[in-house]
Amino acid sequence: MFRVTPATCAGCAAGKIGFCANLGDTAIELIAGISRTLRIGKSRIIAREEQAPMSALVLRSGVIKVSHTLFDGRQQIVDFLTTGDVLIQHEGNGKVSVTAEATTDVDACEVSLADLEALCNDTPELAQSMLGAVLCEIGRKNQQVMMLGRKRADERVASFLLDFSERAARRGAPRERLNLPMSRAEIADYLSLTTETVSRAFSLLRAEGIVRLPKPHQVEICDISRLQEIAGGGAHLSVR
Amino acid sequence: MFRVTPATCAGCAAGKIGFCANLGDTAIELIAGISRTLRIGKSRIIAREEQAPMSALVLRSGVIKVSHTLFDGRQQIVDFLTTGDVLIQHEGNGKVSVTAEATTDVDACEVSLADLEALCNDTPELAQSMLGAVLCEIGRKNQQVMMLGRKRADERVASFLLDFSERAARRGAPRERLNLPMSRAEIADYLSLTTETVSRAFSLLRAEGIVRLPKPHQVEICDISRLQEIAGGGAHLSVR
DNA sequence: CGTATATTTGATATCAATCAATACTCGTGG
DNA sequence: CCACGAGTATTGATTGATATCAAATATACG
Repeated sequence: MFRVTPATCAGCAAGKIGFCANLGDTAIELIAGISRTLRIGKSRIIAREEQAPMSALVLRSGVIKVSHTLFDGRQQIVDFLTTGDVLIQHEGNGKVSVTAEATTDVDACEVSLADLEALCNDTPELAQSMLGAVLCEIGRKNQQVMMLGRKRADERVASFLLDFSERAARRGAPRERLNLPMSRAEIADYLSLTTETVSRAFSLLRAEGIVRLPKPHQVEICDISRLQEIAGGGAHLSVR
Repeated sequence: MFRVTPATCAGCAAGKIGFCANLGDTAIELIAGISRTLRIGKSRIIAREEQAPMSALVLRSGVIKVSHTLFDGRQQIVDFLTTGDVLIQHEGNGKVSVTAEATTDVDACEVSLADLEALCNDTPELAQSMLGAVLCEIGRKNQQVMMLGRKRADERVASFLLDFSERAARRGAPRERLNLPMSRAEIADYLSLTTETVSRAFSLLRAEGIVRLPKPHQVEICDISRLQEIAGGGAHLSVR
C-alpha cells in the first residue's frame, strides 16, 4: 500500500507542500488520466475548500509560488512550482501558515490524494517516481539552504537563473532563453534580497556580458559557464 | 513495490540525504530487526564504501551532522540528525559534495536499501511512515529556509533551541534541559552565523533570564514562551 | 595543576537594507 | 498611432546588522 497522506508528524508544520517533482512525462500523463483539469487565474490563492478531500495538483503550465508566513507577518516565497511540479495540500499542524498563489495563469490537473494513492498502488513505477522525487526535493532544499546561508547577492541571482534554466531544459524549453514570469520583487523575496539588490545583480551580470535583458521578464544567457562559475561560488564580480 | 532508491533525477544533487524522520518507535524497531548495529566514533566521516550496496542508517543515539560543500570550499551544515532520524546514502550526480560526520559517538542500525525496500513492501505501515516522514521533512526544510532568509541572529538561535527541545521531547528526553553536544562553531555553521554572533545571542538570552547555561553544552530553558516568541519573530532583544 | 582549545567579550569593517529619486514598461484612451 | 499614467525596474546615497579582527576568559583534558 502506497500512501501519500503524511502520517501524524510532529515536525510537519505545513498545510501545503510543493515539490519540484521531475516526475517525467509518463508519470504526469498517468496522473492526468485520472484527474480533472483546472485553470487557475493569475493571483488566485490556491486554497483547499473546507470539507473537500485532500488533493494534489500537477502543473501543466504556468507558475505557482509557495510562501510561508511567520507570526509577525514576515513571509517568504519558499518555492516556485512550474510545469511538471506537484503541490500537495494536506492538513498542517497550524504552526506555520503556508500559502500557494498563482503567479501566472495556471493549467493544472487536480486529483484527490485517495485517488493518487490508489493509482500509485496499481502503478509501482509511479510510486517509485513520486518517492524518488520527494527524496530529491530534500537535496534541492539543502541547496537552497546553502544558497541562503553562504552565497552573496550576485551568486544567488546566478543560481536562480541556472535553476530556472535547468528546469526549462528538462521540460524541453530552450535553456538559454528564459522567460521569468515573476516580478523582481518575487525573485527578491525567494532569494531573501530586496528588489534593489536583485536589480543591481542583474545589471552587473548584463555589464559583464553574461546575460542580456531584452525585457525585464526575458533573460538570455550569453555565457553559461561564467554564470555557473558565479553561482557555484567563484570570485564575485566588481563594478570596475 | 515500494522503492527507496531515487529514480533518475536531474535535480537531485546530493549523494547523501539525511532526514529528521520521526518514524516512531514501532517503525524503528521494525528496521532494527533486519539491520546490523553499528558504532561510529566521534568525528568519523560516514562514507559509503565503493562497491558496497547503498544503505540507510537509523540513529539510535548520538548526533550526525550533514554538510554540503561548494566548489570554492565554502561549506554549510544543512542538518543535525539525532535519535530516530534516518540517513540515506545513495549516488548523487556529483554536482555537490555531501558529507556526513559523527559529531558525537553514534549508535546506529545499518540496512541496505534493498532490504529496506523489501521490508517496506511487507509492511505497509512502514512505507507510509517513511513517505510521511520525507514529505514532512520538506516542510521542515522550508522552515529552515525561512529561518535563514528572514530571521535575525537571536531569532535563529532561539529557533534552534526550540527545534532541539521538541526533538528531545519526541524521544522522551526532557524538553527544557537540553544537552547540545555540538560546538558553538557547529551551531553557527548550521545557522549561517559566526561563533561570535551565536555566543552573543546566547549571552543575550541568558541576560534576559530566558535560558541558563550551566555549561557550554547544557542549556536550561527557563521561559519557553518567551523563547517561542523570539523564535517566531517577535520583537528582538536589546541589550539595555 | 597546567596547557590547549573553546567560548565570550570588545572594536571596526562590510554587504546588503533602507531611503530617495529617476527611468522604463505596458496598458488605456484620446 | 501617440500621449498619458500607474506600476515596475533601475540607479544613487546612507544606515545597520552581522562579519571580521583582536583580546580576554573559561573549560576540558592530560
